[in-house]
Amino acid sequence: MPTLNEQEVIRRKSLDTLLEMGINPYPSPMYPVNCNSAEIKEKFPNDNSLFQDVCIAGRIMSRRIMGAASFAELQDATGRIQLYIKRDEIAPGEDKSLYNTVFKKLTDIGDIIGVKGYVFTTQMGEITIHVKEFVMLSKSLTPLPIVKEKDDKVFDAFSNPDQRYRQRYIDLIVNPDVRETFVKRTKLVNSMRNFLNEHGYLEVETPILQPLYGGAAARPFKTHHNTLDQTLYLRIADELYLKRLIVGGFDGVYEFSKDFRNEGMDRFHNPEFTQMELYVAYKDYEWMMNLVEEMVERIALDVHGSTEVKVGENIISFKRPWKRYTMYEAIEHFTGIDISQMDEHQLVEVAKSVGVEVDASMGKGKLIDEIFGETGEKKLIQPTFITDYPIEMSPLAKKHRSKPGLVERFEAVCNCKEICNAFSELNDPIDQRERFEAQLELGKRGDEESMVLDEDFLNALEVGMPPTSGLGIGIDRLSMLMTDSPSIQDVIFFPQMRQL
RNA sequence: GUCUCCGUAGCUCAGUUGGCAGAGCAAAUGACUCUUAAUCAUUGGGCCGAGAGUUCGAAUCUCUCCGGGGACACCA
Repeated sequence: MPTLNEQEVIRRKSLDTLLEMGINPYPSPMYPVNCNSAEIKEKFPNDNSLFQDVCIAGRIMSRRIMGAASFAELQDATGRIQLYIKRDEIAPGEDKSLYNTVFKKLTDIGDIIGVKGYVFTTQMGEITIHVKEFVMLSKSLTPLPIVKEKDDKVFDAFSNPDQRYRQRYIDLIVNPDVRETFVKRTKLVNSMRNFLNEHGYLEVETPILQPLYGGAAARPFKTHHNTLDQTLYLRIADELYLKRLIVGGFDGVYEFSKDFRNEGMDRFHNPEFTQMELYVAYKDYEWMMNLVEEMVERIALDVHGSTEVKVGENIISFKRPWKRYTMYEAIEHFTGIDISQMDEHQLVEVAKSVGVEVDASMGKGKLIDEIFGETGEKKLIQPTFITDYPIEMSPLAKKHRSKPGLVERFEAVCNCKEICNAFSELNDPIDQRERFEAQLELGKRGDEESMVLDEDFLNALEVGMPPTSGLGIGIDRLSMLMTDSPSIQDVIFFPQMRQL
């Protein structure tokens, strides 16, 4: 227990005084709340006869005491509403201690109270609850940061990121925008889930603890199961399990999955993050592009009521159709250089000229990918599909139907960041085995993110997987866009922090 | 991992060439029966992130460490 500061000592004394007065600061019985602050503010102006017998509960966020009458602000899950508390109303008899002592002395900002009364409008025009009864529901022992606001100017904002993320409960209490961001995130997920369900796809769950990790190129977290005495990995993707379900006969499955990657952390990466992966049988990547456009446009409408969303300095339009470039076209569009016929030597020269640090291990595919990363991706603000990636970078994607050396893959890029990744899934088991073996070679050369060979997954492909289109879409990244959040920490309630 | 900026009261922040530790809000005491960043008066509140060094003297300068932000690297 750390030593208490002055204010914490005073609050504990208030707690003791309440107990001495026979008042339980943490009562058990349910409190008969019958409305909330947003409902009152919405409906009362239209009909002043409503809310003449309200019972409402919440946290005290400010107090303005004027002798025998006081105003306070009560915050519940829907917002804030002003309270008017008059001494002779809440303590009509001789004993005024409920007002003079319990309310004025022993009640603090941060306490959770319940009030009963009626709603009226003050002379200043503020919708207010005239309190006739009030009761302590939970005494707060720690002073809250006091954030004040006037004319849209915020004073003393609780803004230290370290404290905000480590004590998100305080952040949520005092910063209403934070609550709003997370409500939007949930709306986004609901919208996506509804969309997928309406299309008849089945939401499923697959293992998080996996004996082999796969489906992406990343370093995993490693753990151990005691009874089995076996190493297990936290999943880096659920791709290989969902494809097994397609083999098993489902024709559309999806999962919202927490994935875990043991890699660097920054504004765009948290070690655990959420993806939605979707696999649909008998479709290809062209079909999937249309679905992504439709789904994301719908999400923007559900979250914002508009296809236009302000992100940083830009207005981003999610309205269909989005621009589509092949990777070669995108590079040519942004640099004027046509690399489609170039050999490795020529690509090295182009890469150097656009500022890519080239090293000997880079193959053609890696060079092309780096050139695009350096020239195209940084310029794509509006949602744009980039299609037809080099085969070396895409060991789970099907070879392109007509373009040698490429695969049928696309990413959607928006605000200079990848928001989804999809392909016509490789279902040729012979080809897939060769690709895995190429990955093993990379691993032997020291690539810590190369894929491991999953014999059971290959067996599933040998049993036979229908032609299938697959999609992975980053929920955190999409949430950042839809909520105009500059950091992934703003869309994850409890982002990973170094232990103190 | 590298570079860079930051860490002072419960919160937000000042702090001069190195010279007694400051403000606003919050808190305490008092006044005030329609206030709203309420107001007025009075008061208390600090391991200046931690440790070492330089110095007569360190919040301030130097080094190490801890925590955080940003950028880069990594993350197909």
